[in-house]
Amino acid sequence: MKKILDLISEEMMNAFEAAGYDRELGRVTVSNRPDLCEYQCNGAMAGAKQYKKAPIMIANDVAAKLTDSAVFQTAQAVAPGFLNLVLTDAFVGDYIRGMRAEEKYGVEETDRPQEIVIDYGGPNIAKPLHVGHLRSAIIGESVKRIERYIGHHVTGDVHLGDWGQPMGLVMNELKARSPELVYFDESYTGEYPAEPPFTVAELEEIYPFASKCSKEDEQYKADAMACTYKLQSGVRGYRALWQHIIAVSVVDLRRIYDNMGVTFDLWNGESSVRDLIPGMVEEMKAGGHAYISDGALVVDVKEETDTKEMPPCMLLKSDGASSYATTDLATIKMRMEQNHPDALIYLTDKRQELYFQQVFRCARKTGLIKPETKLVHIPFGTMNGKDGKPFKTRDGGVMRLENLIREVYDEMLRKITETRGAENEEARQTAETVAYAALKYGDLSNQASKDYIFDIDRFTSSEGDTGPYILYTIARIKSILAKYVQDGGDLQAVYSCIPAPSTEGEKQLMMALAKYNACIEAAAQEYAPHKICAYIYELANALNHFYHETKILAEENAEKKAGWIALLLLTRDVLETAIDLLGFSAPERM
RNA sequence: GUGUUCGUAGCUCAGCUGGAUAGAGCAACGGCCUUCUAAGCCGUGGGUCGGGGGUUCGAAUCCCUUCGAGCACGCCA
Repeated sequence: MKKILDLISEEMMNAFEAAGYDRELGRVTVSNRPDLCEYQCNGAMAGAKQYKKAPIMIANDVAAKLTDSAVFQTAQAVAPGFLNLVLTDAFVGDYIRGMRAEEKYGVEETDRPQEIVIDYGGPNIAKPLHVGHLRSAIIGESVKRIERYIGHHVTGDVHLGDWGQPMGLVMNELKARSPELVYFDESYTGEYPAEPPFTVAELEEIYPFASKCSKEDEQYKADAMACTYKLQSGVRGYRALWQHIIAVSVVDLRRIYDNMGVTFDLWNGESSVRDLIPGMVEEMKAGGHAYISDGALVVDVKEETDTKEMPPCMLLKSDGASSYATTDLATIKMRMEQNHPDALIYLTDKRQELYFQQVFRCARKTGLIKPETKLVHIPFGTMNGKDGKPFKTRDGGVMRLENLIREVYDEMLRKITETRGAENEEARQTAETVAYAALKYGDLSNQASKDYIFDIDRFTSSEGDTGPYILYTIARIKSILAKYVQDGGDLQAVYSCIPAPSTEGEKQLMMALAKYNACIEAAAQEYAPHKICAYIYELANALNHFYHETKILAEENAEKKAGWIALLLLTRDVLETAIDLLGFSAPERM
């Protein structure tokens, strides 16, 4: 279905053409003066020079061609040359009925579906998720859902950190605490136990402890590095123990991500590509791309047009160990072989921008990808506290993600029990649903690339541009629909009987609905979930305004009432679809 | 030092392929519940768009410069 702005522009372009002007001047935009008109066209001013004519004369010529337009109720030429437009009720009603008839409310799926792999989440094995992992998970999840919605085939990969120094640290500490474990007996040749020798809770306590030790004690650090080496070089017991660490850790990670509504198709990690690295490095050497510099094996990624220093991409450190770039490159190689992607998308902190530029250039230069393969880095900013500095706990530590979620949940539950009285199972369920909405909306409503301030009071408030406000709006709609059914109404029967708007509030609501496809397409194009947030906020406002001025269930004219119910149904469907793209859902009742 | 991002109302943020009086929300103040959820709606006040130049009929938006803040700059990931 065409975007409403395109339909309007077409009508305007025809008028420009009919009046003897370049039709390209007829592009229409949403009015920035809602008090004067609904849409506007500034083409007359842009064309003044070209036609050596006063803009107002051009505008008058064009307006004269639109006096009996089916699209414009009024098309008024105003000094110095604006064309102020108001749509006809019939045109708006027709458009909304068209939306209703389509499965995706007017959003057209892409005609060139792509294979996309999206890399987000990035948790580390044996380390608890903390607030730093929040944005990658929720922005990535939303981008994944949006791209899928418009018809791409998207694979989400969590990309575990499961192969680096932290593994060695954990193992070294396990060894220090329980040297008798068979895993450390290198002469042992039997089967290893199926049960892990630790719990998640123990693992999570061990890592920070070991990390601290290694910073204070050189010998400890050396031992840990030796453990890392034994793991990476394939010592049986270390590999078996490592498997346990992963298994225990992944169960826990999966639980938390599941609760958040974040799901991955692949649980690959850095270790998944370990066997690809030597071959890939050899190819890069053979291809003449990799060379030794300062003892390290690097690939130059400078380009003529660079205005800044561009350090080379490092494949092997001077001690021969691979670096993180090597892992990412090998992962690209693996994904190209397994998924044949048209595009690879990465979600990481924006501090890694330069790094990803290097990796992408290296992948391109060494032919790891096809010339037409898109590599996209979506960098995001930091979540800060009210002081504008990276978010910390009260005592200055890094806050665990679960604790953050718990805080939001507690606050939500407090609000719900406050308004409802008793705390019960339904209240807890609702609190959880609303809490995730509050947290995700608070995050996603900001431009991803910018830092933002986490303010629990603001995010959990249902006043203003917040998740709870959106959910409240949906709950209100559902409440009316439920009563309508209770009173004997049939939603199926009224589903698509949407008339032309009869009140201003109704028309405003319809015009807000009509922008849906343009919003989704822009969000998909730009990987910009915040555009969906802005859109549903506008739509929720329009709904609440309409709700307030219209007594729907009390309406005696059955046809009119049915039309309003149909409009509510469509609004609910659009809102619920949109929040699903953002990665959260609405309760039945608030 | 080099590069990069950013600076919009007291606070949190939109707007940035140039267009009319720069928009929201919060906070402040004032209204609206005998009627579908008041977790709502309506209204009032509040801004030299960091400063200065330039391009343009027209600049928050484009260019230059300057001040301020963040971040990144081969062996951490």
